[in-house]
This record gives sequence, structure tokens and C-alpha cells, in this order.
Amino acid sequence: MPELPEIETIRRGIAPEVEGRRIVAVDVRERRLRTPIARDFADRLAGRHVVQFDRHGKFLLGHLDDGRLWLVHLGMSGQLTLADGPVPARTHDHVVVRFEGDRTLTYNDPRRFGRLAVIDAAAVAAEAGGGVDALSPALDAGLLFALTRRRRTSIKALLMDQRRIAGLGNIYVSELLFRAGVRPRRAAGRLSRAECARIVAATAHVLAEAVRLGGSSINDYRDGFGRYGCFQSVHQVYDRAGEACRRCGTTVRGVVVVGRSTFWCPTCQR
DNA sequence: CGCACCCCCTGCCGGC
DNA sequence: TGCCGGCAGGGGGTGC
Repeated sequence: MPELPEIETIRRGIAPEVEGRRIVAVDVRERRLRTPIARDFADRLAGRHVVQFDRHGKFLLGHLDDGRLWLVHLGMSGQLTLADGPVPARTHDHVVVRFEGDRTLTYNDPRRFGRLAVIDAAAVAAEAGGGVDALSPALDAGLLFALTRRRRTSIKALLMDQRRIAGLGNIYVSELLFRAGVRPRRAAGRLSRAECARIVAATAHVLAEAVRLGGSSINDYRDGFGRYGCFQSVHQVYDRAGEACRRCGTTVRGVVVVGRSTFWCPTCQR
């Protein structure tokens, strides 16, 4: 489900509500996620204050007052929902975190591909990926040019590799490559410096616009308060195979690249 | 290194 | 209407 704009939307909604607050109770109802929730997860979280609620790539990172990090990954179908007071249990509500002031944060995840953990701060790079965040100013044309050199893989695969760049997923890679005018199967190592600059600019633009519109709600994405995002209404190519390109009218193509469905315009992208 | 192909899991949609 | 296959925004592992 969620990529960087969706995670950032959730973070912006939830952070002001949980920062500085103490966690009074943690109810783990289902620990069988793809990586099972550790036995001591609830004990490591209960009683702690959330100092800061941060994001790196697709991970949410709660900085706890004991120096450890509360790590949340939503996988494909995870949702975090904040509510006042106790909430009726829904199917797939796997973890319920209650804060002082009777605020409740619920982790719901039908497919259970997400991850919840409390880790030592030193382990964050290993656990939550070391790639530069896709919204960071550090991701500039020079860095992307360097990352792509001597790489034979496709630019799409490189942009989605969380160890190099953190936060981009299937929707936004299609969208930003359309905006940059670069075909998704182009060999990364053969991109020019100018093309790398266009990709970086398109990444910043598309992500900022998506965050502004609250992310993309395709099937089940909702923000921290259950609200839909709107960016799907301005998708240029994603999930539009066979339809007319909004810019030039050419039929949008759909192909599978590194195992993921990929969309591009053969006229606008070279 | 790069990729094709598995896996994890539930839900939804289209075709029959 | 119902069943079934395919596919879905995530990531990880293996083997070639």
C-alpha cells in the first residue's frame, strides 16, 4: 500500500498527537506478522514517552525516552489510525497502543506484511535501511549520477532499491519517470547527468505534490484519521495501461519490470 | 551483479 | 449468483 507520501501523510497527522505523550498500554492481539512481533515488544513500549515521531523512507520511527526506536513499517496493507478513547475492535486490528489522555493508536494490517519492533538506536541503519531518503535535499543530481554509474540494472529497479534510495515504490517510480521523460527500463549506468538531474527534480516535484494531496488511495490506504488521499486522481501513467497519455494522447503502455507492473508513455519517455 | 522466481497473506475484481 | 485465477502500494530469500 503505502509509499513515502502516504507514510509522510500519516506521520504528519499522528506526530503532533503522540509526541511528548506517554504510552500507558500496549495490546498485541496478533504477533504473526511476516516478521513476528517480538515477545518483549509491548514491555519495551509501555511506559515510554514518544519524544519524536519521525520517518525514514517507508519506516515510521518513534524516538523513545530511553533512547530506543519504535519502528513501524506498514507493508502493503497496513494502516495506523488514531482515535480518542477506546475503539471497537475490527478484523485485523493487530496492535493497539494507548496513550495518556486516552488516545488510541491502532495498527491494522490484513496481509500482515508490515513490521513492528522496538530496536536500539544503533541498529536503525541495519533495520530500517541506509538509503538516502527520497525527500532529502541530499538526493541531488550528483548523488543520483554517482549511484547509477556502472550499474547495469534498470533505473526503475535502482530507484526502488531501499538500500540506495529510501521511500520510492511502484506508483511513484512510474509517475516520476514519466515526469522526467525517462523510460523505466533504461540502463541506470547509461543515463546522462542531465537525465539524472531531471529524475531528481521530478522526484522532488511528484513527492511534494503527493504529500500535498495526502497520498494515493488505490484500495485501502487511509491517513492516520481514516481519510482518503487524492493523488490517485492526478496519476499520469500509473494503472493507466491502454488509456491515452494525458500529455500527448499516445496509448500508455504497461509492462512488468523487475517483477512489478510498470507504466510509461512511449512518446513522452525516451 | 542482476534477475527470475519463489515465499509471506488477505481481499478484490473480472471472467466464466 | 458463485467460484477461481490473477493481481495488489511491501520486502526477503534462493539459485542461476
